[in-house]
Amino acid sequence: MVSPRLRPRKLSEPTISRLPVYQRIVEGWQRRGETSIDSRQISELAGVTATTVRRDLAGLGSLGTRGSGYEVDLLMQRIGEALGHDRSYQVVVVGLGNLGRALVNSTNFLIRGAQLAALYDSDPRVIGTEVAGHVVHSFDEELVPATVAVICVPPEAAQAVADKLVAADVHAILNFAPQVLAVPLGTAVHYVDFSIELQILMYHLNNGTGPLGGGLLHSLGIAATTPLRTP
Amino acid sequence: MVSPRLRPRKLSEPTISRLPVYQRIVEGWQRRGETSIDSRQISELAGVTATTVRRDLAGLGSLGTRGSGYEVDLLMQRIGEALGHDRSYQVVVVGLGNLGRALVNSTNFLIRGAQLAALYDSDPRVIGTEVAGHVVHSFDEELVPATVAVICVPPEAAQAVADKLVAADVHAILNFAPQVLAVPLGTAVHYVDFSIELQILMYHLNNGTGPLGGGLLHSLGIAATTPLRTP
DNA sequence: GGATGTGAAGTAGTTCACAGCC
DNA sequence: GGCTGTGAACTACTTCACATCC
Repeated sequence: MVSPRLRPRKLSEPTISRLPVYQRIVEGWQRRGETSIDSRQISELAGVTATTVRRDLAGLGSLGTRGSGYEVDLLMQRIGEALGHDRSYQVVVVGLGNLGRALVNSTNFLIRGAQLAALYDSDPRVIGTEVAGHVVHSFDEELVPATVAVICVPPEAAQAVADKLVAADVHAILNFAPQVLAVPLGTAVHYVDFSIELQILMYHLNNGTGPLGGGLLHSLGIAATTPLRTP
Repeated sequence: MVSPRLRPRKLSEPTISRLPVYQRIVEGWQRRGETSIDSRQISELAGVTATTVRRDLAGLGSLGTRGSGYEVDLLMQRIGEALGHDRSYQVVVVGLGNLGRALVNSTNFLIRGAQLAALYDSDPRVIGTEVAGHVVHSFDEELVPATVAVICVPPEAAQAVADKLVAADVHAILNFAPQVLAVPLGTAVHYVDFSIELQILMYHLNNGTGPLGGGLLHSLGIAATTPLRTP
């Protein structure tokens, strides 16, 4: 049972995955000093139809102005709220090889509200060094409390890492290791797999026609988890 | 005569994005010496229903055996064929910061058929060094012919890189820079955005109910990887 | 005029239920 | 018995078309 939060009525999965894209577009507009944007402009940059943009945004409440579009500042704020950027999250990263470093150093990875709580690795040569201003701790230490953990270790180590995270009461995991994780009910795992995008791209190359006509953008993600019932 | 059977009929977008997941699962089974697998087993690991797995696989032709499931070797081969792993691709990577290095060093990024044709960077300190056994060239040089280009440069440099790639007749781009690219019709761009998965995960955390019931696996997008450690 | 927001229609994808084969 | 493959039912998402409001 969830406490009835007023604002966002349930958004569809495709909508949720498009909101971050819209937000990035609007952010760019904002940085260039634009004060408003309309659904067609967003749609062209996002590679979706204008109707889809309007429907997605309508789900956040009535925030457009008929005749003139959406106010950039308001849009940024509302999308941020819908995505939960107004809350704060403690993020831990496990594994600081190239990928972990790339993520931690990326200006783009940590959205507003997300704070790096700790970095962990198991390589003695890495432990104790600083990455992006944070000292890397041994994964053998007791873990700090965290909202989300990001796993960037080799696949054969991923399950053990997940087990320890679950034991430390982490309920959301973003897994970059190409390894299926077994976790108890109540823990959300999202998988990120670089090679999948490459494979999809190649499928379309081979099969000529595809959803790549040439639009501007195409992002994807998606996929839902099985709604398992509790025994 | 034997029917050529090369043309799997058009697969749906969701199916295409699930095939690489199935393949990874089956590969694991294969490595453990299993000889067959059934749709329920795949479905539990992939976090989808068994019916969905059967429908997806049925699209590749009739390759299961009623009563006993799918033969692991055959399944690997057919999924690989459907995804075009039996062809060969020349891949170039532009930008060898942490992310570019992570990709190139990953055992998992380059699927069968994909060959690293060249690495490019614009940093004089990086040009001439070796990464994963390949010398890094200056992006000012003439580009080698390539099927796919992977962009791992900072967002402000991404458009210029894309322009040069397009001029060099590259028609498929995998863009890791958080930057919308303008490309001519006929060029496919796929975007990979780390922060999007994180944001989706957080949305579900905030909104209690979501597709994170907890099951085994799920959600996919992109990426993956691993082994790290620069020499 | 010009854009949003939304019922209604259309399309794509998933799940059910079972026939067919091992 | 068990498990695949698939028509039929269902659900979700997208697109159309237009009433609505600035």
